[in-house]
Amino acid sequence: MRGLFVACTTLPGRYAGVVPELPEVETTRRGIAPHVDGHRITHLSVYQPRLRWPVEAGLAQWATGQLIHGVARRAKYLLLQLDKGHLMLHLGMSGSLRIVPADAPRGPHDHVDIILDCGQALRFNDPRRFGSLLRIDGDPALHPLLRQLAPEPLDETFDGRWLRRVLAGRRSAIKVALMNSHLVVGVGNIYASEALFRAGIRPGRAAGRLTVVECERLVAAVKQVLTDAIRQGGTTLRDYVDAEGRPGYFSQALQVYGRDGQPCHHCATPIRRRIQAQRSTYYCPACQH
DNA sequence: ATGGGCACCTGGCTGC
DNA sequence: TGCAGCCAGGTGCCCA
Repeated sequence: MRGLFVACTTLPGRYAGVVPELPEVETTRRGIAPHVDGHRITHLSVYQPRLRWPVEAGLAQWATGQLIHGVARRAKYLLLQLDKGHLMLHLGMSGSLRIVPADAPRGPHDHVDIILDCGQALRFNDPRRFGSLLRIDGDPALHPLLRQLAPEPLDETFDGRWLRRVLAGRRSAIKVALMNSHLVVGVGNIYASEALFRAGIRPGRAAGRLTVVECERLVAAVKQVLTDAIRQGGTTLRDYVDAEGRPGYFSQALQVYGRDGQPCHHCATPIRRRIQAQRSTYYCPACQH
């Protein structure tokens, strides 16, 4: 039996690669949860410990024998709730998780297998190894990587008022601020451009000079972009396959990302590309002010 | 406190 | 055809 692909997004052409943003991580969470909830970890195999941070030597022994009580998500981190703590997993820029038979042959870049008592394994693949696997002993919310994060973007506490307050006095470009996890969580490079387009705001505007109304529009756009992407199973730019094997189609909803030189879907003005904080930004010079 | 830049890594593409 | 070089991306960390 072929592995059950839970999440894998691939960008077209020169953007080939896997880019899990919040919708992809949430899609992964929903995909794996039914397969791991209530199962016991019989073994954890680390084939490549050199991820973003080295996988702790004692992790396998610690995890073995523990029951998985649930899968949560905070920002782009996945949290497997175990008896004695949590396993925190980040997909980085190219990571994916699959449910496979425990004895399925390993391919390149399969770095970790979490083997379950049902004979299946949760398999972590990550060509670029920007992902991570960490153990958390206490309250995950107090973990150094999580405690400074902004509210979840789909929570009610993330609203125009919050955004306006945290942006006050900031001189950095709004697009750069949007990708700062202390201010807004879950918006990566693709959705930052998309949200700003939907809100009609130029990516180069000073973050602290956005009006209340603009902050409200931007928050609404962030929520809409993320919600749409989750509904459609994550962005797929070529061969995303969800747990049921259906392709996802969010790429067709991308308005500006990767479209430099092509006509804006609204006004036909050519989409522009610029670099901000060493990252590509796409925008419509006519629709965004 | 804030912001800019770098590092980590690989596969795919470009251009010689 | 082969190969060197560039580029994409998330995000923690260092330094100004």
